[in-house]
Amino acid sequence: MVTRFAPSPTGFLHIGNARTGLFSWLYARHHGGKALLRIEDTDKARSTQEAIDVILDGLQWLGLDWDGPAYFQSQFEPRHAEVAHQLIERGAAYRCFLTPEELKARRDKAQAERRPFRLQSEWRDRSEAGPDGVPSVIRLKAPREGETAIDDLVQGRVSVSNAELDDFVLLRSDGSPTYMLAVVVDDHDMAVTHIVRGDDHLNNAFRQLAIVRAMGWPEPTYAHIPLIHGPDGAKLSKRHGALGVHDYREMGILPEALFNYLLRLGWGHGDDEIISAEQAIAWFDLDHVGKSPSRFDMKKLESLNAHYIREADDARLAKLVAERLEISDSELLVRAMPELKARAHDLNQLADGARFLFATRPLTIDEPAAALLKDSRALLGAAHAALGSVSAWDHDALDEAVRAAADAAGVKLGKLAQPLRAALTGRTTSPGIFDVLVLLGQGESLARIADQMVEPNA
RNA sequence: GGCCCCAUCGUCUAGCGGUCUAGGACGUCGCCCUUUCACGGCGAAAACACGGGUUCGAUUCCCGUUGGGGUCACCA
Repeated sequence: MVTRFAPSPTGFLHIGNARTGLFSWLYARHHGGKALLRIEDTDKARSTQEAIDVILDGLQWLGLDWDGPAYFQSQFEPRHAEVAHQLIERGAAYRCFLTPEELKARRDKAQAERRPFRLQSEWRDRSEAGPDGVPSVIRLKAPREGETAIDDLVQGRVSVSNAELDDFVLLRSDGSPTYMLAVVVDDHDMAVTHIVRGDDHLNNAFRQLAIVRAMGWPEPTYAHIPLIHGPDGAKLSKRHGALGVHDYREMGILPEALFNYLLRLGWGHGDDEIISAEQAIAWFDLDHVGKSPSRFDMKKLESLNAHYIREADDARLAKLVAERLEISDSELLVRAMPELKARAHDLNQLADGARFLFATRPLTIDEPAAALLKDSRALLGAAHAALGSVSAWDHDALDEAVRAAADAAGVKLGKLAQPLRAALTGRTTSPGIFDVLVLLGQGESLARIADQMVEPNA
């Protein structure tokens, strides 16, 4: 059993394609088959090395590995042309000398008469050679009678009348193969048995099958996965915002969160929501993939991401946060992580929450924090005095000392904790106040408090 | 428009003729916890698109309607 994922290098790895790749990969892994990767780089203008690297990088980040090296479709062009000529020899294809202008005229005419356009090339059944010096394409002699059916692993049995199929181009007038020919030849040569791809290719399957049959090759099994839609139900596109796997990476999404989210989008396994890669391989099969397109929900991705951040190793998170903060990895960051990570839905929020640890005095105080500080300078003085005499700078001792200070001042703990938080972090939200004090240390804590005990710009 | 496909809470889904007064998750709304924000706990509102069949019995099977999507290149 062999599957293949065949993205084209468009400059980014589309989230929908990534999911298709994931399904293709999982299907192979679940059944103990081979998962191959083929880059469809026949569009030379777009297929830069950089664009290819983006795809490779995105897949690797998601944790998808492939059996054998990546194939590049462009390498097989001579073979594609060879098959096109074999098709002519077999009487299954023909040279067509219709010019693009003639084609367009016919199409326009059909459109004007409001009837469907189906090419009937007069060259299909001519045996004589065409005119000299006129460029020609090679077209497939598509079947015209009967119907073609495929038993799709996701869509079920789908059939179409052969009258709907046209004599599409296999080889362009410049000798280059079309996508329709290239995929079929490559899939055959790579011995692909299961083609898992987006259902925007469903209609192509009938045409491709015609080539397979004309060559007498074994027929592959198809599985057409529904596309991902935006929140409004339309095909996911630029106006919906982030499209590429890299965009989500930059937003601070963990790869395992995206993996889990994409897996559950269009597929389910009972009531299971949190699914590891190992479990996915054990459970995944195509028969539970839904037939209808599913909408992308950022909120659910975020919630999954928050879960995986909480599960993640502190040292790993510290490293990722340090990168985002452009500081060097530190022991302090690792120590702060248990408190920090419970509050973040993505890596950027996590980094933002860690900022106060590395801020230099005097701190920048945000507006709500400043408002809080305004009427609490006396209280801060009391806290400073109490904290100054604490000898064991740990969570429990601090808890005791701050509560005692609040009691002595005749206020509730919150009344004192909030100004303290503002002074220590410059914000009104942060980890627990005692944890903040511990992380900052006695010297830095006292200094930050003292900074706020006097009116600013006095 | 032709052809093809699809249709369970707002969203992702479970359900594969009776177990459904339809389950879970995200989101939403309450309450609890609480020094803030989160986390966590408890609870609530929220769906089988509609109309015909088939059947003793339909969310589950069939047909139609409506709605949605995909595709119609010498792009991939």
